[in-house]
Amino acid sequence: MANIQAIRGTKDITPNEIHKWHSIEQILKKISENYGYREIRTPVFEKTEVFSRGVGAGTDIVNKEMYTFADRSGESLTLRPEQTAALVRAIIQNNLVAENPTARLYYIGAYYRYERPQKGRLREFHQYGAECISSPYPESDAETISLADSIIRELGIDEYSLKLNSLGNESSRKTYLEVLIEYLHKNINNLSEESQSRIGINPLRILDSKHTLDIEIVKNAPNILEYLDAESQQHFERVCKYLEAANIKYTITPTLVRGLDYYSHTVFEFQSNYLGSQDAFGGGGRYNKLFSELGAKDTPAVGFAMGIERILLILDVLQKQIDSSGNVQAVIIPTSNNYYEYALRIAAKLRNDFSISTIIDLQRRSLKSQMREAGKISAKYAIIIGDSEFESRSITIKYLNEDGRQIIINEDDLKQELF
RNA sequence: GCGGAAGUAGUUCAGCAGGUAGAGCACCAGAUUGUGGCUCUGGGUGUCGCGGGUUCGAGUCCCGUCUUUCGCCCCA
Repeated sequence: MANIQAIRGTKDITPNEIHKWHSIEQILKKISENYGYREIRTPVFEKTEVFSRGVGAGTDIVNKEMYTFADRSGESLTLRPEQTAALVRAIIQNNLVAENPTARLYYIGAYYRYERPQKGRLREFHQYGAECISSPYPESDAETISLADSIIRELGIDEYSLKLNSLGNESSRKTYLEVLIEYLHKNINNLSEESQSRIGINPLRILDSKHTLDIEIVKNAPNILEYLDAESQQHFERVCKYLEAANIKYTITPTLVRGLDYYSHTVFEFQSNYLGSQDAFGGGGRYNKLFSELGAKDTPAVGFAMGIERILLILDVLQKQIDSSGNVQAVIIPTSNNYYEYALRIAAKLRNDFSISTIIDLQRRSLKSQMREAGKISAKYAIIIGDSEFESRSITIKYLNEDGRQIIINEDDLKQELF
């Protein structure tokens, strides 16, 4: 019988790697708060309609990637495949834009998509994201991109590209779609099979295809940026200006479209060469229609998300060493099983009175082995309890540095200064 | 969901004309009975992913399955 394994596409985060997560989370929290963003947490599951209406019924995420199930009452629930739609639901429900017109929010959590796993693509994965709610102005687009950029730099990722595009507002996108569809129909015989069938469903996505046939056709396809109306164009120009002012490099990429229906105006993606096929480690854009899609009054918003596992992959390639020093300071070493009672009392004293993280060997090993262990985990002190110490109610403190100095001290004379 | 590759010790990997497994690192124990890091000695810690088939005999060949991985799709 084989051992039980974790679900396909899921991973354990073991104590050996948890420090990487901690330090990333710390950076995310710090930079977010520097920008005035506050954390929000929502449930991992929602009514299915939050996502089917929010993310969009025509998207792959909704059509083939959601973990959807009926609960015992028969209600259709879904494990969140992304945060934005659920976050908007929470904002509406808690009326978070009532107190202050601008809500700046960030989140870190686990998300679920039923996809074929690959490097950097898991069924349970973790995202950080930030959303700026209630400003229709390009300043807020620039603010969120700038926040993302600050985080990436703080993480130590200096080699990446930021792709930027505008999908325009509803009316300019509609105009463009008509022109695009006409063009694609004209060249339908030269498109890949997949793209041929996609014309009617989601023609914008063809622009993003990696198929060689499609790439040829897309080269000469009408450029979405040329179809922006005055309002959309002005918005996009301002965003670009602000980014330049913030010294953030970007590449305008008219073929950048995103797989979620709720985007309009600005869309962007952060890409790295170190990720192989899954080269985007962050992305987002403006979603002015999402609130009304979920039944609230129109509220403009912009935001982005980053994949934490993908960031870890990049940091691994860059060999960014994240400090992993263990936190055990003292190892108590009794040389006889009879001294454990005394040893435990000393341990309690160290932990409670002096706040020193302390362990006692639980394998009843030899003094030599226990000393080895203490050295291996880089403990600062070895507390030895041998025959003479036990009899005189004292302990030997050996300082595990280079000179290895050691002192014998009575239990009652233990002082904070010794550590 | 589609196509290709792989799965051997904690880990990185070797093994193959089919004869029940090996190396480095890690780990454990010891170096004349109370002291870590360096060194030396000793120890293999494994249901060779799982199930079935062929065979006297399978890690090695065949089939299935699970998982990982590369590409597609999609996205973080």
